[in-house]
Amino acid sequence: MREEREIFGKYLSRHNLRDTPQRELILDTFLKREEHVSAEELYDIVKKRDPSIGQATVYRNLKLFSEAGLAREVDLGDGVARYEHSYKHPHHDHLICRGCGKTVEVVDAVIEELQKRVAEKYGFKLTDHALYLYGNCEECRKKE
Amino acid sequence: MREEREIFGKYLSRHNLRDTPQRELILDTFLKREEHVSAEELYDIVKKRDPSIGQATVYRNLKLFSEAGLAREVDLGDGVARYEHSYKHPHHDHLICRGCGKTVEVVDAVIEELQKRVAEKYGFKLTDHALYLYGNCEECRKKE
DNA sequence: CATGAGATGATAACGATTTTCATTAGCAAC
DNA sequence: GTTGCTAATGAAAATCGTTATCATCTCATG
Ligand SMILES: [Mn+2]
Ligand SMILES: [Mn+2]
Ligand SMILES: [Zn+2]
Ligand SMILES: [Zn+2]
Repeated sequence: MREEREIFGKYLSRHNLRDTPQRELILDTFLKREEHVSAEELYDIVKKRDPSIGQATVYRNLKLFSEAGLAREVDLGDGVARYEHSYKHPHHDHLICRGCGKTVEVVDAVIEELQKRVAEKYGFKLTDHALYLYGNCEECRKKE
Repeated sequence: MREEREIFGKYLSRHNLRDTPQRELILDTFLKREEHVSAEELYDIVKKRDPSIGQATVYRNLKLFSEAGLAREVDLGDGVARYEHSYKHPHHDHLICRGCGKTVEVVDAVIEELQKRVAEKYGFKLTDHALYLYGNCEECRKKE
């Protein structure tokens, strides 16, 4: 978290952006959360510490964190953008339970490699991808 | 297209739904299009034939086609739901050019199999998945 | 045809996100 | 410190795709 703050500080000065107490509060709150978090969820948490904060500020800053390489947007397909830590959290895909919504982060080196191959086959140079695996987790299956 | 209409007819009577000229027009127009189409795009086309049609009707019927197994929703991640033919168009993934938006439909049996394995590793029973490969197509790369 | 439930079209409502705009406040230079 | 420039903020309005509402219409069946 020290490192992230440092990176953010450098990003701010390099881009002529300003350090504000709102930014610091939102960043700290974001970094403390390990789960994927939406702007509104983060807003609700942040509001407890500073009730005067506006939700537009939370939206704005989450976007900023992404540009600074500290956050990454995750689209779980429910129409709400979530964010996860990006610094020292390398790429991974998501396994999501249709029953309870639980998500597991997964990576499979072979899948990653094969994706590149498929893209090449069609003359594409792969830049990134989104893979979401949907299913039912063990607990949810037991309930039936 | 004959087959699809038949399937749809059966679906309607089996569910006590009615056959209307709007439904027929929207279905025919959808079936004629080979590309992924959004509700609004389809609405614009359909409107030319029947300017009195309402866009809610297009939204409603695309949903209905999906339930009847004739359409499938595709989420390319830009906040607009698109639909593609589902009947005799088995599952596939999408390769999308970041430059020009061109999409290619792809399937890789090994990737499909490995996805199941990954899910199992975490106790999940895979039901479906969404894989979008983003990159730059040959033409777009040449332009630089 | 009469009747009843489904379908339609116009419009309002929705929810997540973005924009606008007046006001506030970093911060670098004096 | 004070000034001045400009970024940042908060509140509210606007956006945009989609869904809900509701009065009216019309399909299907007897
Ligand atoms: Mn994750
Ligand atoms: Mn497709
Ligand atoms: Zn579950
Ligand atoms: Zn291209």
